Amino acid sequence: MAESMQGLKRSCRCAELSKADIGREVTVMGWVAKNRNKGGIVFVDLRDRSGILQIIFEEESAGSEIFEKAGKLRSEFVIAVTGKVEARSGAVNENLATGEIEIRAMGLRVLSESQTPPFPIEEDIATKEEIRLKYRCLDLRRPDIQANIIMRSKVATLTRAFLSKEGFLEIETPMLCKSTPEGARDYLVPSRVHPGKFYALPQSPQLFKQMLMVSGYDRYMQIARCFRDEDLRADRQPEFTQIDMELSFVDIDDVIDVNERLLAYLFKEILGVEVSLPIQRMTWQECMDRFGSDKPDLRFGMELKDISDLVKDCGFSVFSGAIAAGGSVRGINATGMGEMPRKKIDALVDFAKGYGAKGLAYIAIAGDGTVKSSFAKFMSEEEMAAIQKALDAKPGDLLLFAADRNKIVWNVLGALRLELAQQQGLLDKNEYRFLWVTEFPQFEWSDEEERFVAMHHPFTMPMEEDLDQLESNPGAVRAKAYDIVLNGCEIGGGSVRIHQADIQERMFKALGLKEEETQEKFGFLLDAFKYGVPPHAGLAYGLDRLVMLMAKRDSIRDVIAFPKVKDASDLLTNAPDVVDAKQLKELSIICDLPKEENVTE
RNA sequence: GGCCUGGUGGCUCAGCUGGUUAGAGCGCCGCCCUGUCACGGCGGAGGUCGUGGGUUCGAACCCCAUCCGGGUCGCCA
Repeated sequence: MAESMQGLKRSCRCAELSKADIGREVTVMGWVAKNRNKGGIVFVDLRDRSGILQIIFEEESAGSEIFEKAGKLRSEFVIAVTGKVEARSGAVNENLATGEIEIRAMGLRVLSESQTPPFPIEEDIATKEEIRLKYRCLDLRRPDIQANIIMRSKVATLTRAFLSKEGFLEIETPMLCKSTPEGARDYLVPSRVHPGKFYALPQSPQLFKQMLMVSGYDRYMQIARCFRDEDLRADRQPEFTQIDMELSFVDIDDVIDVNERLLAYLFKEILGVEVSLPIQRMTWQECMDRFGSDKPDLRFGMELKDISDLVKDCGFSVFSGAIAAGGSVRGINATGMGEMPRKKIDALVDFAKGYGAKGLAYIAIAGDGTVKSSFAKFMSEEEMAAIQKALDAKPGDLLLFAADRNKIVWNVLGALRLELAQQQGLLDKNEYRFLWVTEFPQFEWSDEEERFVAMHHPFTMPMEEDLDQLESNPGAVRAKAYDIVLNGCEIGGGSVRIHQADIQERMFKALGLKEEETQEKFGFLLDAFKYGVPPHAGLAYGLDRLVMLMAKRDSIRDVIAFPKVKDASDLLTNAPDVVDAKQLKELSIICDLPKEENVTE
């Protein structure tokens, strides 16, 4: 019995009404959130994206037909109500923005009925994500998810407004691109007109935006969809959105300056949070040494301490051996966790092993000063005392140590530090700690490929001070690259790009790339650079992550309207799916699948 | 690909070392109720315990396989 809305016009959204509107005749439309039928009086909570508004139906004012219809309303029916805004004669509901008023209904139309939804359309439900995603339109109707999606829209709108004012032009770049297999796996798109040839979906607009600089657009921005065919995480989706930008005639400080102001603007406008500028900066090396991570969470301390010098000659071979092999021994002080039971410490050891540690050494100091340690028997009393002093240990503290190659030690302690902070409840989502991480290494050694690979990408400019080591000691060269980190999450990153052909050539050589290879992969960019390339630099944010943190969520799925699940499929539409043999034939594609699971004939 | 974790009425869960007709809360349905807003009262319906094998006199529970989610490591220039 769905009725037409013919002749009705919505006057405003539900929660846009207030005391100031008392006496107005209005028409509101939305979903029935609740029907409280008291017999002789019916209260309906009407919901739309603005919030909830109480409608009151009484036979005397509404007439018997409307009143009877109101009593039969069920959850999620879509209705239109005409009536008068009144002050509530009953108690005010302080939990509702519209708690002082209600609509005395005079007209009611049921625009559409609804089955009972599989889960309640409310905030903070406990329903499994699997079910929420299967019925995503209903999930998206829930007020907390709506708030996230609305916030996301605001972030995008304000970003455009801010950057436009700063002289940025919004320019779209292609979605059908050339595959450049460096880095993440590409999503490939077959070409019908070029049988056997494929486009790739962009992992980022990187090369296009650099070419836009060559073209003289000076300051470019785009809210760009990007695609990476890699495994998902809570903060990673196969398709995601970047706030992407590139600027000409600038150096690091210029990029940082405009971006700091952008972040401060967004946080002020959307959350009312003051970001004090300038944002703290820290070199990559300092981040690793102090926090064991290139995206440190600065909301708490528990910094790493290098005790290699104290233990390099000690009797504990795990320590001395690691140092002799070129590694280090570092520790953290989990303040106040010294009474942790053995079982929980063992769990931490297992946790550490998951990050590549062979083990985890500890000193647990009880409140009364009693010391339990996994390695005290190998040490002199002086050495033990010196170690405790180095970590500023007090009764009640738990000291944890990792000994290995630096990379593993950082990895283990960095992860442990976060785990312990989590256990101690030190991570307050209302606190926002920004950090610029600078001076990343230019190269990273790849054990797999047995060569240096670019840590950022091959067009990243090395620091001028380190240029002379590009050939002699590539591992020591630092890059003009920077990440913006918020609460331990990398929300953006970028770099100054190489614009001098000779440096680019040396860079490729250092990466072990042959000229034919670079010409084949990046020739179009290198050619473009031959016709007058301005010095340029850029940055890209992960919009999803940024909004996730602003919305105080743990997963970007909560700020993406239609996210994919862990295996990159979509529970709502069931994509990806098999396609018609006819479609494959048009594309000259034959599927070579293991066993019988083949496409439909 | 590895490790961890979950799957029991519509939803969230309980269900001990295997033992009668598998329980609860919420929701849903019906009746009653004129100031409710987590409305209330009375009554009721609803489950092949993800799926397929196996062990057993007997399986939600044990074993094997498999499907569907979540976390994480690898991976993500």
